[in-house]
Amino acid sequence: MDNIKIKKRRDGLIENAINEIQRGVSEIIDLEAIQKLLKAYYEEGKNYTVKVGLDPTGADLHLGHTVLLQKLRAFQKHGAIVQLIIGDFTATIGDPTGKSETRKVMSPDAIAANAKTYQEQAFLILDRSKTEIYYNSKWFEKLGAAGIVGLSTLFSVARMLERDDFEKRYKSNQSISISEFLYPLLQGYDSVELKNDIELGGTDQKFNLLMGRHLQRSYDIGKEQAVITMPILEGLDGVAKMSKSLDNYIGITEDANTIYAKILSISDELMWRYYELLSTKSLAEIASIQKEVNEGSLHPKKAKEMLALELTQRFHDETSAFKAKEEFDNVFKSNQIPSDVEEFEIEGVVWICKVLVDANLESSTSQARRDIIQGAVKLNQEKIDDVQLQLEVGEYVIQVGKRKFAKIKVI
RNA sequence: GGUGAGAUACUCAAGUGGCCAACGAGGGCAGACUGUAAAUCUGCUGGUUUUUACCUUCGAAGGUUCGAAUCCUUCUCUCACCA
Repeated sequence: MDNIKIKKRRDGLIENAINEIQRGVSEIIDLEAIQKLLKAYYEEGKNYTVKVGLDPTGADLHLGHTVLLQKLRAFQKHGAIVQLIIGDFTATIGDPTGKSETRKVMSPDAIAANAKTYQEQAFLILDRSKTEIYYNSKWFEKLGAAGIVGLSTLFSVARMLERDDFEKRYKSNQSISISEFLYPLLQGYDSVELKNDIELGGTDQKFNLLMGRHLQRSYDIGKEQAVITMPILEGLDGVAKMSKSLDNYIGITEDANTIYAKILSISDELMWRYYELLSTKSLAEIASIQKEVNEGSLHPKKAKEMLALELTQRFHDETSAFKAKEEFDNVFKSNQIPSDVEEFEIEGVVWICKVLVDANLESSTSQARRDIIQGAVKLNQEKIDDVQLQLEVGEYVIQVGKRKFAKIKVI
């Protein structure tokens, strides 16, 4: 009798875990294998490993990275040990994924520095006690030239060229270096060394992830990793993928006000995407919010506020999230001045355009001049139109556009 | 190794002796409208308090010319065709 109860409870847990794992993923290859791993964990307490390679080319993490990290966190809740690979060796080659041109290589120092900040930030989400960190130079240095040649016999050029980005570049006569062919092989070889059960990555990594599966089979290590791909999160513009270089990102170490404000600036359409991929609300809950918005009983802005509060809270805390909301409402609804405006002291009577540049509100006096002419500059809440204006001794609040402020003290 | 084509601002891309700080598109910034949304419309988009002016910029360095992004020479890099 008791045994049956326990079994039922356990089955529920497993089902739960599987649902949580499947949420928001783009594709799962070998779901069955994952089910078996979860079952083994819940029935026999056996752990399993999930490998993820991190990109040591960019240091600061943004919300796009958290899609992957949150999935890893979910795995950790269900018995997974996460194997974080720092591709210090592979980074010297540069991942060709999605690139339309040959990628430049990185210096070891830069890689080490990036890997360090990456870890610090990743542990804001990941459970450190269930995470192992590996540097792949450890085994590649041992592998040597003979090993790499051996590795490269396991995959054909024709199959390599099946890959989308390679095919495009090949057909349009752009250069592909041999080292770029090596990259997926090396990344896949990490899986041979680690003997991991699952590998996680973005959809753009699918080819590389499958390579790991292929190589585990070729090296006959007794298992083939399951592969899970996660969708790539769009950036603030709603089109391109979130990335620092496109400046359409929300960094997880940014302050509460910034995170909140950035989320509120996304389009309504994009909001649902963020809900799906970033919120921890259940899919049913999200669907009901969406229904209310469609029916008109909930203002889309309210829905966006909820999302912004949730995400701001995740990287800060409840109080600062609500403060950020208050601040935002003050500044943009009631046209008040933000509370944490930067202050500058300037000596002597100065030309307004120079002040704008000195206060980092404008990049050049020419730009400042243009903005004044266009009516984008306010002095103490009053629009100004005189490019030649001189600031006398006193205190001023200057605003450029909607969101750039500074306090100026002329002495 | 041989032959040919090309390198223009954040990106793509016009311009082949003066009318070029350089058409156009995208992006970005700003204004109007809003919910700091989105969409739309409009303006701006090298620098400089001489702002109907001046200075620097069309891969790099030289040269021709009253005058060069545009012509010549050398160099660097990219691509194509042949081997």
